[in-house]
Amino acid sequence: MKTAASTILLTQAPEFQKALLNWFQARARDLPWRKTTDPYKIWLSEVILQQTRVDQATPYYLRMIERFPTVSELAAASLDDLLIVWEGLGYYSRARNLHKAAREIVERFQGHVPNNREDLLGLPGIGPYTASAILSIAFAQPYGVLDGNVIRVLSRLLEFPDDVRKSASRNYLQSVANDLVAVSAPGEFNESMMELGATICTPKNPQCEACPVHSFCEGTKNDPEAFPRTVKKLPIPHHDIAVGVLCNSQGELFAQRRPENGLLGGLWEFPGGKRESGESIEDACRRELKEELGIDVEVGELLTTIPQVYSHFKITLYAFRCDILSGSPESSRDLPIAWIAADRLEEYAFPKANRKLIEKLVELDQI
DNA sequence: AAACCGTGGTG
DNA sequence: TCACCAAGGTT
Repeated sequence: MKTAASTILLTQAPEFQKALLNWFQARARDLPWRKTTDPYKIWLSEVILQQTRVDQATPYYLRMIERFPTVSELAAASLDDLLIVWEGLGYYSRARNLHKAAREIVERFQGHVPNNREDLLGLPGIGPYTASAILSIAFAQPYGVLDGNVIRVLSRLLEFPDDVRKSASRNYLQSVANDLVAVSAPGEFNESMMELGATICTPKNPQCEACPVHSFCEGTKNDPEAFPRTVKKLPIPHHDIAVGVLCNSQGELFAQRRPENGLLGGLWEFPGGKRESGESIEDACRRELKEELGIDVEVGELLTTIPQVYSHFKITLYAFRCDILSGSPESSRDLPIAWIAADRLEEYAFPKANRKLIEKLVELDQI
């Protein structure tokens, strides 16, 4: 069931596609993944670009294709090798799924990225967007992509009235994207829709006067920022996190590896945990190190505090230098642990807040 | 369906 | 400062 607005747009699809593609061919940014049609590199770029800006993604993409030029080389690497390259990019499940998928592709598809939707969707980390992006860009198949850019572009073109976060809205806009994609150049069309959203049809202050398809968008050019419509999100909770910095007689720092699933999965970190209500931050530090590692510690100097925002909560990290009073640290959850020399800390993947702590320790001449 | 999952840029 | 959000996927 199409709205009147989408019917009008689809009726003009050939003209719309031509205007957009002409603009794209003249104005497209020169991005590294646009220099290849290797399905592996297209896949890699799309995974890196999930919820990630081009400027942040680019150096990671270049490092990844240099370090892992083929599916086979990615599959042969260890997860820790991959996480070292991925460190700082966030959403670490992408790295874990990429790694799993590479091994599946080697085993089941002889190292070739699948060229059909069913097989692609069966691989971890590949959802509707990424499958359509790979199929259209690497294999010239006419699937429309629906990312944040396309949602914004289409919702403005159509004056789409509903909350675009609802699944019914997504389904509808996806069907419009599929109907609108240029069959003769599906990959280029999809890239041009996203390019338009990223450079012209931006969330704030869109450049409507420079838009190649503004004549198809008569209704929203006066108030484009009213779209896409969304409900307000609730403020996210805050937690205080106590962290213990343990240093042994050889100057090595104690760290442990997080479980492979969940938040920051597979990364290394300094021990500690959440302060409970009514508890002091020093008490939290003592309690967490006792619970996690079975040691009694004296909580010493507060070395630094580090704020960090995650996707659905925020923290303030309080790092204390600690001395062991009794016991020897062993993981109560059977996680890998290590005493790491200062000059080998870069061989382990740490979350951003922990990496900031390491930099602070260097600054304070503590390591 | 809605919560979970990082980090950094932007206004 | 702070809300928003970026080439989304999984559970």
